Amino acid sequence: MEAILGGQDTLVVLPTGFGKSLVYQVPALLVERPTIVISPLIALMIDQERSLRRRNVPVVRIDSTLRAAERREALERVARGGRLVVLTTPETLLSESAGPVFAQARPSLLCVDEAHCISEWGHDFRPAYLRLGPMRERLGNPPVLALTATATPHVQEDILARLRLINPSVITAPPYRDNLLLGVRIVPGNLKLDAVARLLRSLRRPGIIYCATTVAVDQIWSALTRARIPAVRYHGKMKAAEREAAQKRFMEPSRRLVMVATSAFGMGIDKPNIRYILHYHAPGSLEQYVQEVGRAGRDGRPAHCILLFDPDDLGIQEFLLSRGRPDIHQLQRVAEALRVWAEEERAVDVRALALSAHLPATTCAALTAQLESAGLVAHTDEGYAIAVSPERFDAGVRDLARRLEIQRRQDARRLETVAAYAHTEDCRAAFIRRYFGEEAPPRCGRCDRDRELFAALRASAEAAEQVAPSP
DNA sequence: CGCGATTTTACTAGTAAAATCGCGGTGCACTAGT
Repeated sequence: MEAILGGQDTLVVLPTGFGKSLVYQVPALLVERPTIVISPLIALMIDQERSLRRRNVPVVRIDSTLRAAERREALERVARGGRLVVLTTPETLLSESAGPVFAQARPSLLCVDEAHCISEWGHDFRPAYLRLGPMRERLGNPPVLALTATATPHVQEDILARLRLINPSVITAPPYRDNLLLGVRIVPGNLKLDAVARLLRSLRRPGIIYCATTVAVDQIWSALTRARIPAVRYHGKMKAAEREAAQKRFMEPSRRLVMVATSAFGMGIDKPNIRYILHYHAPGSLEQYVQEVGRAGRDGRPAHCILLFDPDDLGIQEFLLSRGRPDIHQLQRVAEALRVWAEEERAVDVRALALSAHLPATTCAALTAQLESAGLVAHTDEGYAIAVSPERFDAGVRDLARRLEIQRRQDARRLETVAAYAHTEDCRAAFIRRYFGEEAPPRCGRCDRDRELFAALRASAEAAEQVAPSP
């Protein structure tokens, strides 16, 4: 808070439940003009709006769920300025209708909540995250505060670079909590349902079972329901109302349910007594794994984090990653289309560009955001246009192509790390802590590897005692 | 890569096995139609 109030850019990496929100809420009440808070999910914003309102903090929320009149009113409030927390999405902040109002309000502070989304989603799925860096200037360069629960050194660097933080103050706490009992079972796909059934007999609810696909979620959920185990499910293919109801039931303190879900479930979930996180499929990265198991045992009591690992499952993640990421070929098509528009000296919006490049608009949006982030194109009200000389543009595109290739290799390496985690003979917690950039951490003594090791040591000590009884 | 659904093949007329096909995650915002 001191850093932010002193006008310094700040990155805060703190586990959920450590008072991250306070880090922007208190400064927001001490500065003169609005504080803009960027959040990835409307559902999260609604929760925050409610809790701020309860504490009489002046707050408005602006997103696509507002009616035209409500939106107008909210924007007028932003335009009036003064002390105010403005909750919004990256897409709305960048929109043509709301963006200028935000800029004109000259916010005192720009806060990016769940900032790992920049790294996780910005490069493909939600390119608006990548465009926050360039947007900052239009807002009058307010100090930027980035908040997240988990970030490896690599993700931290990505956040700093993409948000264009200058000489930032970086405050991190280790992501690791020693009440999480880590374990891995190597189980082939066809035996997994049995393995789940066996595990659920000994594990205390509530707990979460994570799957990579919606089909698996539905299957496991119906199997549990048939077996009369109280379970709810959550994935992106369900209707919004169903998902909301499932989440609400799971969160009720009096109930002890199993939540079967894809990675869609969990952001902003703060339930203290989750006793286990079971992974039916391997996640796409250890970052994701740590994020997901971090939802267990917030009350400080032991919680089990068990990964059911089958090397074949990595194929699913590989597929999902490859489909999400734009490739070099697509980049070249977009670059070529931009050159053609540049000859006519006209800016072009993403849709028209997508048509001329023969690409889906989402892919095109991801690539233009990357080009913008690299400073090669600029965005105005008319759309995108090349912002540098033709030679520098060509060189920049080649550079970006290299970066896409590096990213592809990094994706593959991160997936390999998941397999390495599953197969490691070492302490699991130590493995994760090293991955998150900590040096030579001690053995946790609680993961399955350490328990096996200590049991073996004890057995050999006892055997030695029997051979040579002490005098 | 694995899974489930659909189509083809096989032997001899409705059924079963084999082969092939298609698909898989994450959310915002906007628009058209009810």
